[in-house]
Amino acid sequence: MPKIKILIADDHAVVRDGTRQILAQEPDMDVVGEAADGADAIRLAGIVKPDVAIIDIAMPGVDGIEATKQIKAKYPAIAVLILSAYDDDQFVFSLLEAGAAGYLLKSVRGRELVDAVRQVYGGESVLHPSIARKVLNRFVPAPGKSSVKKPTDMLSEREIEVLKLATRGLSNQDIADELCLSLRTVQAHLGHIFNKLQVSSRTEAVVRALKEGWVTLEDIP
Amino acid sequence: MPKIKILIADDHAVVRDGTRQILAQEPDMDVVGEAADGADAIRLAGIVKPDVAIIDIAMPGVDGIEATKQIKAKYPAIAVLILSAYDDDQFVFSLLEAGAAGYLLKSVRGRELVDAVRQVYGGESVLHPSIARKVLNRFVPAPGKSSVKKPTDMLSEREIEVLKLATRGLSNQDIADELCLSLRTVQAHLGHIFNKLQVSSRTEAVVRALKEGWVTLEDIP
DNA sequence: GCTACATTAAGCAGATATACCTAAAATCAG
DNA sequence: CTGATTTTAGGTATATCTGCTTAATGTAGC
Repeated sequence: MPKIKILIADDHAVVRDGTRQILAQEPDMDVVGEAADGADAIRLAGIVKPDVAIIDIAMPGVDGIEATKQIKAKYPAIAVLILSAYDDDQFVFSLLEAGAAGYLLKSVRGRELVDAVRQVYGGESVLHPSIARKVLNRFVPAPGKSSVKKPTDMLSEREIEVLKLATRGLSNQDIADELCLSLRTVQAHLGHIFNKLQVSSRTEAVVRALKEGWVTLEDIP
Repeated sequence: MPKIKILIADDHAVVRDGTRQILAQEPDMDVVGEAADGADAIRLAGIVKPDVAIIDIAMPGVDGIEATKQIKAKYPAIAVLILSAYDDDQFVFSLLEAGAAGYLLKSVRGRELVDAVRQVYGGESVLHPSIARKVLNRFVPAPGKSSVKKPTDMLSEREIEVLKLATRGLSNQDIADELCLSLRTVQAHLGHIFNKLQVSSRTEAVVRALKEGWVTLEDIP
């Protein structure tokens, strides 16, 4: 069975050593490279072809975010596991957008790190609990509000249908054809939608629908 | 020290028993209620006031998704931890939107479940690795494509400005005023945008801009 | 039964947007 | 310098959308 090849990128030598120490005790893991900065990490990634790259955010020169982007761009097969001291939102989302498969804080114990490496090697993703919380918060539209705005509280079923089609770029006539309605009916529905949403154009309504999550960008071809 | 009060909701009694068994071994946890369906879970949540509700998706009558929504709506302080056999996208995102703080698959071992309960009790979030992967995939805009389409490859700076304002729901005249341009110029820019993007309406262009990430929903007031 | 709302549809006026055309000044690469 | 692109803008015409109003039907709640 081939071992999991691992690249460690961290500007502190002692952290690299410690990490290597932990991983070395696993029979199925092999640290094939160490980098002290982002540029080195990118270069080494191309040479040693690791399966998993464990990358720190704070590194001199090219930082972990940029390194992750470039590694994922050039070698998409490499799974990037972020191991950082920071859980600032800015870093978190930049990293996830850059294509990181995992994000752990340095408070993890060795066992968890080892597990995480196996997870990302297997194509899964790992998020540290406090990171997961941040990510999940992106899914709750109105956290403070006691009543979560649901489209059904504002719009009727039919209106939502119309709005969905509008969001896909259809004209009123197209929507009418699609739903087997009169053009005037579609216009009426949209008029009601505008009033209920307190907007004055189809574009505003569409953006609203997306922003509130009534329609997902994934739904749109 | 007060124990963590836990409510278990699952339609299979044996699963409830097993879960209770695992949690009972923890000195700081107390199973204060069991529900066999969603309606019961919602009702009990109001009576026993648990700190954490462990909820299964597949339940007769009111399912786990609806139960989660209602529990979070009525008692936001209760942390909902989903423990399910399914990892279908549909369920996952519905649950997360409903306000679940954690999502584990039934393949977890007892230790992990116990840890997860403590995490969500502490206000953190826990995602099973395969769930985390799905969630993270929402953050990578163009997964397959090697070259991420940048707006600058397609659209000029000015065109992007116009498109951004259009995305915020402004009319052509509004955009013209905002950028101190003639209405005709804005029309011209939009015409060029439509041609370049191969679309035929402002709405399509706007959705495209959002889908490609040229404009973020967060940018929009 | 009455009230409220959803769904359907229409008339009419006016606002907006889009298509297709030309064109001048500015900028930039070859 | 020359050609391409960008940015600006206008002409003309049509298409589409939006506002305001009315109204018939059906359904749900009091």
